[in-house]
Amino acid sequence: MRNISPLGYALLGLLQQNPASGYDLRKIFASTSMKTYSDSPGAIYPALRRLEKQGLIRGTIEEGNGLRRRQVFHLTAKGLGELKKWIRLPIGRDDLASGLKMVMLRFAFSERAIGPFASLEILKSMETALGPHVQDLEAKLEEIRPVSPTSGRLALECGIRSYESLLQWTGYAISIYENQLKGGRS
Amino acid sequence: MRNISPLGYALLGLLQQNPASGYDLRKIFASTSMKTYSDSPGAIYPALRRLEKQGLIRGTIEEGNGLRRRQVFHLTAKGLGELKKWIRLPIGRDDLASGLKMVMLRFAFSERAIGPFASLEILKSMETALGPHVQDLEAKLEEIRPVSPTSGRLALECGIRSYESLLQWTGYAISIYENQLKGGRS
DNA sequence: CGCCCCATGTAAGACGTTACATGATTGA
DNA sequence: TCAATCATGTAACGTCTTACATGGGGCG
Repeated sequence: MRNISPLGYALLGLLQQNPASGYDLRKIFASTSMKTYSDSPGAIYPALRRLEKQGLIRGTIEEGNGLRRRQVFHLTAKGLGELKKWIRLPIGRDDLASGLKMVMLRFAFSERAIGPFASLEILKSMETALGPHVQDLEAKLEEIRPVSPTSGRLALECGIRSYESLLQWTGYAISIYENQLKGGRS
Repeated sequence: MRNISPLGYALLGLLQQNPASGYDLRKIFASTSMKTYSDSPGAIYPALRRLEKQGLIRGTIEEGNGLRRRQVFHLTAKGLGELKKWIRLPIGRDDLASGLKMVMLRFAFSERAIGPFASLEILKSMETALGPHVQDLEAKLEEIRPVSPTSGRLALECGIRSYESLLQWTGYAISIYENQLKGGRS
């Protein structure tokens, strides 16, 4: 079986939350800050058909409602399995370096798809991966300091700061989940 | 004339700093935190040839040094013009939403390619674009708070925090440039 | 009737990934 | 001589972007 594109995972996650048509999904992408995963029909409809061909989602044509034919997709058991498997992948250094988008997407979907314990797991593995990563970047900063122009150095500092802020966020998010899981519901 | 891919701009920026061969560029990508712009020969060599076909770079074969033939590329005047034009593009909201990578790349190259005033310009336009963007995200947070699971809300909060940290960084970077430009050199 | 929104799609083209191929040189 | 490194490339494949096509329905 072929693998699933980033857009494919975004679609799986959204369909796990609610069955929806291609048009609905497009609107969700366009309205929320998920435009990054493409909001064009030329990407979404083919992606949906790929997922259907892989047996991860199934579309049922909904007609007779007066409107034009509309195909509503929902996750299959296999699709839910793939989604869970993807969410539970361990988080390594490369996941941090290659943009946080996919990691955050996994985290965002984790609670509904698996449960709060899975969300907590993701946060903890992010936290442990972040420390060494920040240290590496700081070493690189010292390395380029003599040879790089100010703007190059500042750009790297910007990256370091953003990972530090991410680290703070993980701490905050972990404490929220631990309170929620230990104590009562909010 | 066709437009230039992200990888193309990364190559132009690196070649403006120093002439280099495809192999050199690959090593730079692999060693620094620029792996995001692909480190595979199947991407770099075709990209270089596209740039050459557009007249933005020119490669000179360097032979007789004992090693195997090596093609060293350098920027043409036209290439430098394109690079400057790209760096000077105004920064809008979409640039922030669609990942900071390209913006930071433009900033990192700005000082060598144009000068510190251009770097300062970029920082200032980032600063003015960031305020409204953060406010938008905060509005969206209030909107989804009742309907979204904790993990979805936290993911959005993470994005907001990262933009806030970016805003702090712009202030810091602006002050550095202003000192450098007003006062003496560091 | 004309226009805009719903809802789905297709076709062409550009780009990157993966994997493989090639050949020359250096060092063990 | 064998392996590793230097240095360049190619071919297949998948995916996204852009732009266009289609047709029903509501509305002025």
